[in-house]
Amino acid sequence: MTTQPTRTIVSRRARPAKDPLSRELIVATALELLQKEGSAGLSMRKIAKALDTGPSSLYVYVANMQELSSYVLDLGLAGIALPASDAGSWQTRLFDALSSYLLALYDAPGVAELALTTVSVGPHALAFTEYLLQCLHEGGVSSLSAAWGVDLLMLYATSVAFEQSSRDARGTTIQTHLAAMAALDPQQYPRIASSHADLISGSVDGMERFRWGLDVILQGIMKKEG
Amino acid sequence: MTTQPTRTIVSRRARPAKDPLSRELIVATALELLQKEGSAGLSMRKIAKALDTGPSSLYVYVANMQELSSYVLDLGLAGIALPASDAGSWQTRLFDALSSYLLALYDAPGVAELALTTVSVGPHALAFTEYLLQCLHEGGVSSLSAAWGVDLLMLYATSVAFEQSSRDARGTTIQTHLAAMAALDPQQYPRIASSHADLISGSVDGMERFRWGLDVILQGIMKKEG
DNA sequence: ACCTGAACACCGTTCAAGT
DNA sequence: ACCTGAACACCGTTCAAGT
Repeated sequence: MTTQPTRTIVSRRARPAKDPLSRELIVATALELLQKEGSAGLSMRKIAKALDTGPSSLYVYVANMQELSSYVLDLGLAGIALPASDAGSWQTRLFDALSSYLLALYDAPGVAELALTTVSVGPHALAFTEYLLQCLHEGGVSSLSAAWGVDLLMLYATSVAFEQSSRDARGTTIQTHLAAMAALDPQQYPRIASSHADLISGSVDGMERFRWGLDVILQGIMKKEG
Repeated sequence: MTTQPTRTIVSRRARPAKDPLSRELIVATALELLQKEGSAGLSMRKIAKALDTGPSSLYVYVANMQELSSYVLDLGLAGIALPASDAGSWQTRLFDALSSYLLALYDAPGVAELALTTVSVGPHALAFTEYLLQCLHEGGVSSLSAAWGVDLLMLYATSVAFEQSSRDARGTTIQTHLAAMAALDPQQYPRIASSHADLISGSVDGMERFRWGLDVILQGIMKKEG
């Protein structure tokens, strides 16, 4: 009648020694799914299945989907590389930090969408925000302008990443959009028509446009400060 | 055995002479639901129920949820008021048009979220884009810069509206966020701490911040053009 | 041509019950 | 304390069948 030692082993089935649940494990699994399947892969039920349990088990470690999303976003930002404080001018470091953020979002299609609709107060998001604020501070920007400016810079980088990732995910979203633009009556929408022509003819890549936007925002901030 | 004239009347139940389905009716009903219940109200099944039919009936007029969303977004932008071309300088008109856009998004909480993740090529979205491009054109901005600039301006206005509407919808999202910021260690995040202090102390309303962002973008564009 | 019922394959969240 | 089964109230989309 005593419990046999084999019993435990049998109950673990053919899995690689199932780890006990934890918030870290849940969040890491969620990010993996998000990277593999895009935003459609991020669901309580799919995470639970990947961890070989039921969805209700997750609620011990996570209050709801929104809270989980903010944790996943923060983990997705773990890959951001922040330049050392002596790695060039504050402008250069600001640009490099934002480029690294962009890369981190490119890496995981769904994360960009998450970043657009979720705020994280996790360690990686905070460190990134602190870094950008510090750069602007070094540039002599007041702390109120810096706060608003960092918001604007991050929003811009996030949306560039989202646009790119939604192009990849939904196939030819941008293609369809451009086709619709091309089909418009140039009499009715003359400015759209000519802008569209320029967008087509211009041989500009994504990075050039990204740099343009950051420049615009930065120059605008400095102008208002000076 | 002949069909009785009353039969038709009975089948219409206590409804006000049920309109035949059409894309316009579907989209209008969808927008109503979105305005009443927020983004949670926008679902095929809820729209169908509101129209007293089954969800499959909608697919005759609309390919899928994404297409429907883009139509709903465009209808949501119908309320934008574009200033007459003699209503002040191009900067003033640009600002007024964007303010009107902001108001239209405030009006319907869910529409802002839609605008953040959906592109519309409907008449209202096109007219708005054309108007903004025209303003920048009058300001002497090149058509490539104008195209990118309009994107940036609209993105900014949309995100301001989204931030506001998510505050309303999810109750105290921003409150929670600010509380988390206040609880941070000022040693570890000195710039976040001082920015946060300024954000609290400064008596700035939403409109002031909105204007600041538009100014930054516009000044930045002009600087790069000049 | 238009509409419907019924089904398929999903969701987030709760809660009583088990260990 | 942690985990689970089962249920509740939802999703988008398809498709054979009816009118």
